[in-house]
Amino acid sequence: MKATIKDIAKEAGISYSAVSRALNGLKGVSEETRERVKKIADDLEYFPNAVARGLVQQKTGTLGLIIPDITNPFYPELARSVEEKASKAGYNTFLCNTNYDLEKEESYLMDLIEKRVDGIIIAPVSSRSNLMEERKRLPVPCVYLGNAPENTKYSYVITDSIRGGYLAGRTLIEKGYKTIGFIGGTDGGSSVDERFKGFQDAMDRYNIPINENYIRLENWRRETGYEIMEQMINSGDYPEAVAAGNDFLALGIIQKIKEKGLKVPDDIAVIGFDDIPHASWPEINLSTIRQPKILMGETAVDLLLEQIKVENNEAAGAGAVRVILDPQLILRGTC
Amino acid sequence: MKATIKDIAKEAGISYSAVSRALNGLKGVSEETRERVKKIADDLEYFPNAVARGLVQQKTGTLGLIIPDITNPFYPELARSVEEKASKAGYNTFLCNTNYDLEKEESYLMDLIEKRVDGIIIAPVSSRSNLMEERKRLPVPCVYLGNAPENTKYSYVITDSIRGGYLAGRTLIEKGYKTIGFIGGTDGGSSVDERFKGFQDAMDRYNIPINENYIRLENWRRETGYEIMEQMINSGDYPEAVAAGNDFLALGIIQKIKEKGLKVPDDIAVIGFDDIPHASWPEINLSTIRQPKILMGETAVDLLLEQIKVENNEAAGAGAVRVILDPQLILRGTC
DNA sequence: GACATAAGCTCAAACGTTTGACTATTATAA
DNA sequence: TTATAATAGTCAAACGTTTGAGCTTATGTC
Repeated sequence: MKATIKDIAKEAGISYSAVSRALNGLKGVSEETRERVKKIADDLEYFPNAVARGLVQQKTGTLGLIIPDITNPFYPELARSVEEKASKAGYNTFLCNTNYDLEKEESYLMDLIEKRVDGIIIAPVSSRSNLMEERKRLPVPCVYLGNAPENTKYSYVITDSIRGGYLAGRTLIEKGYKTIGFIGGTDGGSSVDERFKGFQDAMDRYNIPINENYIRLENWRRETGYEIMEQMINSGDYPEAVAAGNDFLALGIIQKIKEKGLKVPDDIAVIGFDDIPHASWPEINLSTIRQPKILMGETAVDLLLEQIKVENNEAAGAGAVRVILDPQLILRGTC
Repeated sequence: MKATIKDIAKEAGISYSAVSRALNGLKGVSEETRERVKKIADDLEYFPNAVARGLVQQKTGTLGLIIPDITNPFYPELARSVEEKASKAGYNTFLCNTNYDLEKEESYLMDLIEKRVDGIIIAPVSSRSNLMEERKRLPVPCVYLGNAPENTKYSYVITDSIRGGYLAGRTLIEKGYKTIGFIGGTDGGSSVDERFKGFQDAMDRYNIPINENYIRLENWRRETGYEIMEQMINSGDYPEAVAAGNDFLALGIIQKIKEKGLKVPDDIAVIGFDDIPHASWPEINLSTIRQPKILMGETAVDLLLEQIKVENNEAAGAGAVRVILDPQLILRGTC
């Protein structure tokens, strides 16, 4: 962390503003000086200080991305897509993993704001993460990804979860399963998750009764699926098919079913949600509802960059943009 | 991005240095003033500017972590462990994904330095990433994680790959397989990877001949395992068992074996390396060589924080520290 | 009543850049 | 030749903090 622009200036015998212009390719210096300056910078092993630059330019060239679970393969896919798109636009991405911890989510959000990232994409732990909603307005462009509070004032890009849940439910019904369960996460208390809502719609539509014993709304972790399935099977009362709130849960569910010596889909059929990469592996071969992950990530970045432009008065403000993408049914071997 | 410390000072009718002290819990202000200042800060929705603070304090409270593949579950595990440990020490972590692209690795490294992170942990694409070695010395503490150039001057924490490769080879030999292949990544040309070296050692030791047709050193991607296995099986000449350079490769290999209608381990046995979470799932049930991922991540952070202290003259410099952890054989169903 | 001490402040420099305004020199055009 | 414009530079303010030094006032000590 040694050499600064002033050291170069001294060495070159010119003012440090000239050095700045030389290094940044601005006009106002002769080609000759520019080369000389570059040479000196090289010799001195100069690294520009982005902190100082950020201070004067009032921007950092950095985006923040907050996700709840880096070990759920859905999120790395999302993260990669965001990161690559942002990278092409000249932004670095700060990836923050909250472990489904709302406090951590809030704390990361504050950190990112304090670090003055130019924008934040947040895949919230729960659409009830109202930390952003309670405040008047965060002093930085934000967009939700994958999940968003109902009446948010921020832009978001999500997959139509009601539709997805419906698709999952309908598929199981059409396959002829008579007793169907749902194991998913919940959004924190009052409102249940939309995937479940869509599932319910399908059940209603086809007049399939819902057995409360087969409905479990807890969280989104793989282990939870594993544990819930254990309880269900042990109780001796379990459904012919179950829709899982996400693939990770589904994998836990299937693992337990197999451990119990039962067969998928013959004894219990399963359908997931997300279409994580593993779902297509032959050992897994999970039927699921696909979320267009790459498109989601890229769209979120587009939306965010657009808002950043507005913030900088480089574009007209369009207000919050809501993008709802279509999920896709992927039929494989588990139902 | 509105209110600054000066706005608060004006509102409170005191100097802005007093405000700074009040907000940071330093002495030099009365409790009464402190409360008043906090109240005003709240009303003004003040967010401290970490960029400005970073400039004067010459530190950012941020670490950088560079990994080659966020979709290989090994790295998210590593990343989580690093992030959590760093978080406890009051640091945020910048996670950068290079996609096995050396140029991207270099570019991220520069970005992190320019952004003045307080330290960098790098899990290099290849131990031949000499970008750090060529330069005199990077102006920031660095430690390698998981992989490191042979004679590096930086600290590192790795798993004993030679030992791991040996374990993998020996295991297959002891299980009685007569023809054994190795499919792994390579480090870029001249030096082959240590995992392979360990494997070779085992073959030598037990006098098992190595058939060049069964040795393929390309890269670390799942798809590569898939493709190589396809070629091997199609050629009609394939080994009884194969050691994979990592689990991700192994999963691709197994997928292809099954697609070809062959059985694991009856027709071809497989052993992996890393012990990613999936390896233990019953559908996969992969035998493998475990790397102590959590310990690795945490140790890397420890080493880095130690170096940061040295940098700040808060501790005596101990020079580069080399930590080599033991791998562990995990026998499951694929061999 | 004098004097040290402490509390509660203010002042201004510093961090390393970028950038608008200005100056001096040189080249070009009329 | 003179006016005009372009080029190559300098100067200093600004970004939002932290922090050491200094100043004033009140408090306690003997």
